[in-house]
Amino acid sequence: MKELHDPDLLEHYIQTYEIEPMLNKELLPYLTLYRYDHGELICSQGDPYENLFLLVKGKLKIFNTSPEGKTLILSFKTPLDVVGDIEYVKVTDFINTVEAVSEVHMIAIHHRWLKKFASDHTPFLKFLLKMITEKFYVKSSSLSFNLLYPVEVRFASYLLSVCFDESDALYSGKLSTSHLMDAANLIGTSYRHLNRVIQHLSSEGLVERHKGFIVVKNRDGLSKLANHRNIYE
Amino acid sequence: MKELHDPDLLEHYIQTYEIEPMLNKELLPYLTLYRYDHGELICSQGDPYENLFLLVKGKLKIFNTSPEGKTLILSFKTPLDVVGDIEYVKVTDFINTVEAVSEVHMIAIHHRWLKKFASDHTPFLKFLLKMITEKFYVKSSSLSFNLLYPVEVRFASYLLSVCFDESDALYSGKLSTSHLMDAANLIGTSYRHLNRVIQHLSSEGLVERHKGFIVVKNRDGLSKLANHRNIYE
DNA sequence: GGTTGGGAAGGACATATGTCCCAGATGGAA
DNA sequence: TTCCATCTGGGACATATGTCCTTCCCAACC
Repeated sequence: MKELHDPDLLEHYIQTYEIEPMLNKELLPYLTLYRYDHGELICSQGDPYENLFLLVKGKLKIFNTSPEGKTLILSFKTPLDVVGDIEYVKVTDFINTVEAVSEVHMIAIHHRWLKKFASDHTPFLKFLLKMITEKFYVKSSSLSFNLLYPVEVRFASYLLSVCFDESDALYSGKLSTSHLMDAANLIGTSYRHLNRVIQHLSSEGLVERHKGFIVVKNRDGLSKLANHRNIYE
Repeated sequence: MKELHDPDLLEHYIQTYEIEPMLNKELLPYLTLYRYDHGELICSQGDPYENLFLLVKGKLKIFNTSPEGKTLILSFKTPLDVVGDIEYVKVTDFINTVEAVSEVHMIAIHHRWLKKFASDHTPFLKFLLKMITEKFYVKSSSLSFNLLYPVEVRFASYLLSVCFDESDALYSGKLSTSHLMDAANLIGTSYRHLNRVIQHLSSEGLVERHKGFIVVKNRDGLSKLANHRNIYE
C-alpha cells in the first residue's frame, strides 16, 4: 500500500466518477488516494473500521473465511464501487477481507470526517442508499440462484459474466485455469467438482479445454443452460 | 384487504414504533392503515409499485416463484419492517410476493407522496439506509451459510430461530408439521429431504417426532450443530 | 361401518457434490 | 540431465440431495 500524492490524478478520478456532487464540499480536503499492488490486502475481516474506500481503478476480490477455514468469495468489484459502506452504517469492524486483484487505486475517507461532514448530507445518503440497495438486490438474486440451481448452471452463468468482459487479462471467451480455484470459491463448490462440471460441459461441446485456459465454444448454449441469468454481473 | 379508518390505532402504531420522527411532517396526513387476513396477498411479483408499506402488526412471508415453478421463501418479517423499500429506491415493480401469515396491519404510503415529501428528508433516508443495510447483511450471511453448510445444519439453525420465539402459534420448542413445507422452501431444499434430515436428527436424540409437530429435545446440541449461528433470525 | 380424499412419512433409485489421494506435466534449481 | 516442488486434472468412494411413487393415517362424508 502506498499513498499517492498526486492531486491531479485524484481530481481526475473525482471528475470521471462524478464523486464531488455526492460529497460535502468540506470533505474534499480529507480525501486520500492510495495504491495497492496485485495480491495486497486492503483490509481483513475483523480489522477495526477506519476508512470508507471508493474504488476508482482496478479490480477487487471480496472474500471471507469460515471458522472451518473454507474460503468463500462474495464478489468482485470494479469502479465505481464502495468498500466499507456496510461497516459505516452498522458501525462495526470489517466483515470481510478485501484483496487487490490487479493494481488498484482507492480514495479513502476517514470515518472521523465522514461523521463530521457527511452523516446528514443528502446526496451522500442517497448515494449510499443506491449502492447498498443494488448490492442487496444482487445478493438476494444470487442467494435464490444458488439455492435453486446446481453448480453446472451457476458456472455457466459465471462463465458468461466473466469471459465476455473488457476487463483485464481475460481474453474474450477464455478463462485462465489459474482462475478456476477462484471460480469454485465464488460459486461455493470444490475445485474437484468444478473440474467435473467442466468435463461435462466439454463433452456437450459448450466449452473446450486447452492448456492453460478454457474457451467458450457455444455461448448461446451456455446462456440457455444458465436460464439467461447473469448473476455474477 | 380492508382499509381501517381508525385514527387512534394509527396514532398508536406511530407512537409505538416511533414512526413520526423519520417521516416528513407533511406526509402524516397521507398514511393509510390496512388490514390483511391470514393467507391474503399484499402484493405479487411483477405488480406495479405503488405503496411503501410499514408492517406494524402480524407476520409476513416473502417468497418468490422461479420460472420452473419452485417456491423459495426469502424471509419472514415481523414489526417493525418495511415492504417495498428496494422497489422504492430502484424504481421497479414488485420483485417478490408478500403474504400475510397471521392477521396483519400495515401502514401504506403512496409513492407519489413519498417522492414529493420524503425523497430528500434526511431522517427518512437514514431509516431506509439502516433497514436495507441490515437486510443486506442478513442476506449476505445467509448466502454464505447456505453455500457452506448442508441442510442438516441449516435446519438446526432454523429450528432454533423459529421455535424459541414468542411469536404466534409456535409453542416453545415445537414446530408444527404443517410448517415443514415452509421450512423446506426457506432452507431451499425438498420436503422429502427435510424429512430425511429430521429422521437423522431424531436418531441422534436432538429432536423428537410427535403427531402433528416436532419437539426440540436438545437445544444445546442443535446449537452446536448449527455452529451457534442464527441465520433465520 | 365402509368409502374416499388429502396430508404426512418414507422407500427406492438417480443425481449432485465433497473428500482424499494419485498421476502426469511443467519449470526451475542443483 | 536429473531431481524436486508445484500446478493441474482426474479416479474412487462416501455423502448430500432430488424425484417419483407408495403406504399409512385420519377425518369427513355417505
